[in-house]
Amino acid sequence: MSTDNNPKPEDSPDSDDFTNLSEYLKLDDFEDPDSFFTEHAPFQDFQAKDFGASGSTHFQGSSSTTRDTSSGREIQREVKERVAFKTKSEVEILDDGYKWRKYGKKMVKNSPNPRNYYRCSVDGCPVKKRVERDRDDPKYVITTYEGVHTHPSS
DNA sequence: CGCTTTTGACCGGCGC
DNA sequence: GCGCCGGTCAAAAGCG
Repeated sequence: MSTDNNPKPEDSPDSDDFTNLSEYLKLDDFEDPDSFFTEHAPFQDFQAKDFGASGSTHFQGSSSTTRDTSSGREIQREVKERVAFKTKSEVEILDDGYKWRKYGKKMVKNSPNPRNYYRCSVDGCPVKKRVERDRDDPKYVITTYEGVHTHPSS
C-alpha cells in the first residue's frame, strides 16, 4: 500500500527508529497557537500552574481516509485530531482541568524513559493522552492529546 | 466503597 | 514465518 498520506515530505533515513514525535515538535511554525489553545482546551489555566510551563508546541493532524483496494478490502481509517505539546516541567502529571485514568506504561526503545498512556475518565470522552519525557531534554515533557473532549472541564 | 493506579500479557501491524 | 514495536486491556492492590 502506498502510505503517502503524510502531511510532511519526510524521507525517513536508516537511522534506527526515529520517533516521529520529534517531527511533531518541529511543527512549531504555527502562527496563532493562542487561538488554538483557547478554542480547544483551557490551557490558559494550564500555564497558570506553578510548575512553570513554557514553550509549547502543537501539531494538528488532518483527517484522512485510507482505502486499500489492492486486496478488494476497503480500509477506512479516520485519523483523529492529534496534538503534541512540549512543556518544560519537572513533573509529568500536569493538571489541565480534566480527569485522566492511566491505562498503561510502556518503555520506548529510543528513550530511557517510559511512556505513559492516559484516558479520559469521563464517560463518552474518547480522548486519549500520551505523556512522555523528552529524550534529549529530561526536563521537558511531551504530552500528546488525541481526540476532542465532549464534556465540561469542570 | 469507589476509583485509580500498576505490572504483565496480549494483540495487531509491519519489516525482514 | 518470525521478530519487533507500539498500543491496549485485564486483574489486583492501594488509597482517599
